[in-house]
Amino acid sequence: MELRYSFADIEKRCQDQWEARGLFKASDDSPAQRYYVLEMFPYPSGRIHMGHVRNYTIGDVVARYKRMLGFNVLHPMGWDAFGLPAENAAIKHGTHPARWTYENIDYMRRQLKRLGLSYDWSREVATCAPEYYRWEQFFFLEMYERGLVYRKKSKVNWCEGCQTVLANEQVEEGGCWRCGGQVVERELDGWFFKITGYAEELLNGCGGLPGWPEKVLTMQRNWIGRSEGAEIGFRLEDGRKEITVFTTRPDTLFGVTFISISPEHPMATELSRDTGQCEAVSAFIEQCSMIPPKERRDLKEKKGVFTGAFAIHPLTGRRLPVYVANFVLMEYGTGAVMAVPAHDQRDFEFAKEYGLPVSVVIQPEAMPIQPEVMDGAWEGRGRLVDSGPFSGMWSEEAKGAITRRLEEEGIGRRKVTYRLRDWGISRQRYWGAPIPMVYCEKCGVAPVPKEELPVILPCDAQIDPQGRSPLAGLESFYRTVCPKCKGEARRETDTMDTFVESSWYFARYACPNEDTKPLDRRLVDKWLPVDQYIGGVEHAILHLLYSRFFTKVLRDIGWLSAGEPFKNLLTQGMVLKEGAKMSKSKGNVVDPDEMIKAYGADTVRLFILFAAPPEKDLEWSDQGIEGSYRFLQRLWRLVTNNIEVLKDAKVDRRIILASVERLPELKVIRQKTHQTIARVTEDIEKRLHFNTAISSVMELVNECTAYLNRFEDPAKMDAGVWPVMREAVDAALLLLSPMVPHITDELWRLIGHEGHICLEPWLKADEEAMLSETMSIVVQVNGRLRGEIRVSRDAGGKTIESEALSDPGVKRHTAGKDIKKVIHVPGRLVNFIVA
RNA sequence: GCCGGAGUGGUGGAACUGGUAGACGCGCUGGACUCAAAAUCCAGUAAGCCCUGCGCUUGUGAGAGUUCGAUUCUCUCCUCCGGCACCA
Repeated sequence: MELRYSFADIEKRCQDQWEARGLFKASDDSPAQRYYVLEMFPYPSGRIHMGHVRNYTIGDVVARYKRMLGFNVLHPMGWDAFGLPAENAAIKHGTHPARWTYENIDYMRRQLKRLGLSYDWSREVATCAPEYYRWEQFFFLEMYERGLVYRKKSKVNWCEGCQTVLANEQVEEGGCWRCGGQVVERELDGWFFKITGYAEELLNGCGGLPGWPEKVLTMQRNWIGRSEGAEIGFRLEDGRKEITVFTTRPDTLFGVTFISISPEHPMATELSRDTGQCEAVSAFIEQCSMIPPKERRDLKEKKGVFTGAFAIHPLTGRRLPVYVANFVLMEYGTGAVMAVPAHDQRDFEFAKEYGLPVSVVIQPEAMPIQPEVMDGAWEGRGRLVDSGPFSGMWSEEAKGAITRRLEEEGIGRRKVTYRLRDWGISRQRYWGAPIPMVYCEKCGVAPVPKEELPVILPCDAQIDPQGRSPLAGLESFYRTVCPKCKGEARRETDTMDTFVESSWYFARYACPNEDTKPLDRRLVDKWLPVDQYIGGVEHAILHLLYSRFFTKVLRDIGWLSAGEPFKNLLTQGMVLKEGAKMSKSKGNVVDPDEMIKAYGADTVRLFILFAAPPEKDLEWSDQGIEGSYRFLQRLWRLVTNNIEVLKDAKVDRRIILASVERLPELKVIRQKTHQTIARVTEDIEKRLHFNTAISSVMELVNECTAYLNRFEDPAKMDAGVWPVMREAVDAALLLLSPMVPHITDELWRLIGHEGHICLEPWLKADEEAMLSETMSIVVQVNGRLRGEIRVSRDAGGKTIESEALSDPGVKRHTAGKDIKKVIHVPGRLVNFIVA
């Protein structure tokens, strides 16, 4: 009787049993070594997409594999549930964001369960739940107490589409990271996290993350953008004030011929007062401010205007005209630079444009440069000239020497500057965690007392179709009393950036139900850091940098010990269709539900793991998934067509060894079995390359099938076949079980085992079984392949070489020629060099 | 411009520290089974060459180099992808 592979029934049954038996619960007390595998939790947008399927399947294989190795595995899932799409849906469909979000969560949770993912669902968190964001508000207050949160009015990135502020990290190519909409500048009050206070540690920490892709580390390093240099004060001619500049090239100090300041520099207008340049300066500043930030970045032309003021060179006393220049950024350094046209390309271009002097102070070793014939700045190293007492020094050496001199004279100091800026977290939106602050006329800004947390996000707010913050207009929310004077006060109506929630959720999974404090340190320290984190590379800076920052803050406050949240990071590639990212507008979306319905979750998982290594982009292929389905059916038939004999076969080492002695073909199969165990283990353990792991199991299954197909009548087969086959099949099932958990679970039972395959220990290859008596040696003549010989494993060099020489192909090419040299790589090849 | 990563058959992708290039899958071709088809099974499948055979030549983006031997190491260049970009 044929047993059909009815994946739908099998998968449903397995999933129900796993859940009923609580197989994937992580134990807080188990003495077994712990392993924490985590995938980036999804935003509950409505449905799971193929990117999620890929992400979560990869994580699931790791989780299941580690469990079989005996680890106590934590593999949780949750929802990044605050965010703008919920509000947009509310406007469009009239459903409340909360309802929309929770309905999506319910739907997506069912989708994930249908994939057979081995999560500990008892630890599920949703960040929009007060039980979660309450502790986020708590952290906010603790950070406030420590000066890590502050409020300031500043120029911010305002997204017209989302009607809210964005952090610097959230602006991509001048547009919004989420909606791609235009980003404009606005002057706004907002709360900031002092991430710059951790710049140095975040940067240094990159060196201690060998388990992260180099690419991500480089991106973070670039984003933090550390530069070492000096701050130098240039006194103005009239002696009243000073302009402070930042430079990374104090060695070029003697080559300064003018000073450039940003149009936004507070002294810009002031300097031009009473100089006759006042109007020109104001006009220029006005002109610069008109250009939107998006266009400003493309503008390469250097423009500026003389302020009429002069500064005095601190060491030479030279008069230096002060210019307002469009390329000087107020946000970086001090907003003012000392211009050294000979040794800075931008200053060079500016100097040429406005006829300012170029004075060379660094001479490159190769050929001397002269200002008159230069067509660009010399930015390399060299020897100092015309630099007073420092002349003759190497530029590298002069950096320190000149800085020390400035420090002695009290004119300047060593200074490290970062590109990284503080993280603005205020969002003028409804669907987010309220910022627990109160404004009082009398007392000013006051934190909400911790005992009063959470500040609940009210559910009766009216969502404004214009996209304005509903909380600002909701009196029942914002009217409150001042915690200090008990007088009338107003609540903060901005909510927190949703990246705040995702910056610590991985810690909350350790103690998701803790309701007296944010984290249970004992449990958090048991589980953190995450051993393997998996997600898209699009968060290389955003989420991953914020999480690292938060971890360090929580460590310093005393909530956990880990210095870094994620020990190993895998950034998985995208799922493409026809070479492009799947999107509704392109109409190339493949729906996971449909695929599961048509082929089953195992086939979908198998294809997605097989089609490409995880870090590379994956091209979806309808024929490819057919191929995966065919393989599973072949596996199914291999077991079910021989079910009775396989069931009766004993996997007994002595019986197997006896069979193998008698039938050499079986020895090959047994050898293959153990080679496959070794190969799969290595592929998963060392590189998480499931594609090659799967292909080697395919080879094993193919070999078994091919062997059995050779017999027309199975009854005629030697009984010794079955123990060896049984060993091979058991191995194939065990090795595949983390990847295709349902079919292997079913076959495991059918073949006569008790219990679930995922509870079985991982296999260890038998080294001895992997060896064969003979080995094949490739023979080359002059580096070209001319033959192949089989020799006994313990054959000596002489025997192999004479054997190789007698190979007909080799003979043909060596006949009548002198052998000049023999290269013999033991176990691999022999190469004869002939004249 | 700077910093990463990648270029391998018709196609997705293999090749561990330099040692048989193209594993495995898809597609395609032929055959078996079938009245026929699907499914399945078997065989073949880098290109070119006299296909006379298990024969020869070329071939991992292009060009050079190191080596007995290079997809792998070095240099130059080209293309694509990603990141940063007037950061002083």
